Parts: sequence; C-alpha cells; structure tokens
Amino acid sequence: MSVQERRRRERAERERLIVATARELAEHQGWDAVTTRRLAERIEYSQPVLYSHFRGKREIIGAVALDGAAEMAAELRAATAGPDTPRARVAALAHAYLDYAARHPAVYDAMFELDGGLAFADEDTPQPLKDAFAALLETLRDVAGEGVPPGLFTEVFWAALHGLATLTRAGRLPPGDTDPRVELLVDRLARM
Amino acid sequence: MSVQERRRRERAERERLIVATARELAEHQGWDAVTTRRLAERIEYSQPVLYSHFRGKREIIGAVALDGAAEMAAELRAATAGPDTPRARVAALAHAYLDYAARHPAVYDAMFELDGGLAFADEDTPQPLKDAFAALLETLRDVAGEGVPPGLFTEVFWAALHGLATLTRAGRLPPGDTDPRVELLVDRLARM
DNA sequence: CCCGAACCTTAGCACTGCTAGACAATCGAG
DNA sequence: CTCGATTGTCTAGCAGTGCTAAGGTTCGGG
Repeated sequence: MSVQERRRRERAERERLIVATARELAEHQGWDAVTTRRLAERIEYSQPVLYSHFRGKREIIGAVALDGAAEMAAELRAATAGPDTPRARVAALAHAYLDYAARHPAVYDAMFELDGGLAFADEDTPQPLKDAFAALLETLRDVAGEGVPPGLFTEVFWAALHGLATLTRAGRLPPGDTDPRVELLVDRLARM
Repeated sequence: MSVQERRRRERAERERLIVATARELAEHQGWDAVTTRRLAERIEYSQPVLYSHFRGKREIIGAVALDGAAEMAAELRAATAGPDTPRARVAALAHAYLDYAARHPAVYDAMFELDGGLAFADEDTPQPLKDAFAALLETLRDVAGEGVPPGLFTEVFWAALHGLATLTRAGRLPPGDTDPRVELLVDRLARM
C-alpha cells in the first residue's frame, strides 16, 4: 500500500519535472526548441513517458500556461497592493502586466498565443486562469466608470494590454515608448 | 528578347498563383494545412519550384501578409469615407478592422501573428504595411487629443483593436459583446 | 521463490521544410 | 541545320517532427 503511495508521489514529482523542464527549455530557446525528443532527453526518460502524463505536446503547453497564470496573478496582486489611489493602482497593474509578458515571453505565449487545449471564458476554465482574470478585475472594477459593467471594462483593458504586449514583442511596434503608451491608456480608459 | 519577356511574365504569373493558392488553402483549412507538398500539388508543380520563387515557407507567408495589408487598408479607407463626424469615422474604422480580422483570420495571422520575415516599424518596412498603418492614422489623428502625438495614439488604439481581435478569435474572450466593447473603446480613447 | 502486472524502451510510422543531383527542353552560335 | 550551353524542372532523399505499437525488464505481493 505504501509502495503505491510512494509511486504516486514519484509520478507527481516527475510530472512537475516535465512541466518545469518544458518551461525552462521554452524560456531559454523558444517553444520551437521544445520537442518531445529533447524534452525526454532532458528529463532522462524516453519519449513515451511524456505521453503517460500528458495526451500530447499541447497539454504540456497547457500545463506551463497554468503555471504561469498562477505566477502572473500573484505578481499582479503584489504590484497593486502598494499604491493608494485607484489611478496609481491601475498604472501599476498595467506595468506589472507588460513587465511579466516581457520577462517571460514563452510563458506568456503558452497562456495567450499558443494552443494549450485550455478552455477560456467558460465554466470549464481552469481555476488559475479564472484567478488571473480576477486579479485584473479586482483593481479595474474601481475605475470602470458609471454604467459600465466591470467585466466588460476588464476585457477591454486587458485586450489593450495584450495588444501592446504582443505587438511590441513581435517587433510590430517600435520598442521603448512603453511608458507614454501606458500613461495614455490609463488616463483615457480609467474613470475615477 | 520577347521570349525572355514572356517567360518573365509567366514566372510572375506563377508567383501570384502560389501566393493566391497559399492564401486560399490557409483561409479554408488553416495555416497548418499549408505544407510545401500540398501547395506544390495545388499549383501543379513540384516542391522545388516554390523555392525558386521564395526562400522558404516563411516568405510565402510574408507575401500573403502583404496581399492582405493592401486589401485591409483599402477596406479601412472605404469604411471611413462615409461617416461625417470624427466619432462616427473612428467607430466605423474599429468595426471595419475587427470585421476584417474575423472574416480573414488566416490572412490576419499572416500579417500579425505568424513570422513572415517582414520588417515592421522600420524604414525597411514594406510599403503595404506602412500604408495600412497610415490608413489607421489618417482617421485617428483627428481624435488623438491635445498634446498627444498622433503616432503614439494610433499605436495604442491599434494595439487595443489587435488585442480584441486576437483574444476574441482564440476564444479567450466570450464571443458576442463586440459592439459594447468597441463603443467603450471609442468613447474613452477618442477625444473630439 | 515464483508469478503477474506495472513500467519503460526500442523501433517505427507518417508527416514536415528543404535541397542535391539527374534529366530534359530550349536557346544562341557557327 | 546542328551542336554545346544554359534554363528549367523533377525525382529522390535528408534530418527532423509528434506520436504509438509491440516487446522486455523489473519488481512487489502472495
């Protein structure tokens, strides 16, 4: 009985190892470098072992995404804990969001650009994703303005941040100038 | 001499055929279905012929992106030609943008999500891309507000639209509700 | 001590983007 | 009109991808 326990623990441990290794590989060399062969080699098991934990590469991406969502939510909450005024909290939130996207591009992609097989905006949406959205909403609800549903406002604000994050990183927007862009966004969208 | 002329024309014609076929395939079955083998079969030539026109698949994506940029710019200009007030023009612009993204997801991806090997926000940026940005700027410059550079304003507005377009299509935002989102965006960002 | 089951690996499939080398058709010069 | 050279195209193949069927090997439970 306790043997089965131990095995279960070891399996869970190995699963964490897979996800952590995938993330590390992706952060250092990009998702293209995350092949099942390389990943298997890094964890020192053969390829089929990966498929005993995940249905396929897509699910591994999904696992990294959940990991990142929890981490991002925590960072967003930490950033908005300090400032006193709603305006300052929103600005801090925006900067923290863009900062995370810039510092962890691979994880950001797993969450919002790649297909990790996760449900979004749905009752089946995994908790970490719901929670990350909640972290945005907690701060943004205070500046939605009269007659504007907080959820709707959060969606629009989030979309704007997402657009800035992805277009900037892909080189579609000139780098630098992030600060004035965020300032404009916050000044115009937020209603105190 | 005229023989070489004819050949040159036929080559150019075949190049257009390649791009058109790639686009059609992508629009109907997604970019994953656009493989060099399938593409070669569709144009009734062997694979290496593709490589005598383009350096690789990436450049083919880039060609589709340029095609789409010209088309999109035209649609944006057509949409903003009608309305009389700046407010209405901006709203029409936003809807036309999101409409194009929704109607031509594959082309939109070629322009803004995939790597087509194109330069952006640079002097080397191909004309169609510059022109598409210009189409946005022409309408948005009138509502940037005092002291805000039109270029900066356009970047932010564009990023918001891009975020809405991609998050909606990827299922990250609940479908429907597009109208109130656009209304909120226009009402808050634009200054008359 | 031995059996059965859980576990892991080897080997392979069908596919990808891309390319070297062989082949045929066409052109220009004599 | 003929012959060599140049173009153009295709066949065949490489290295790599995600994924899986089949076969051992190992190890706990009786």
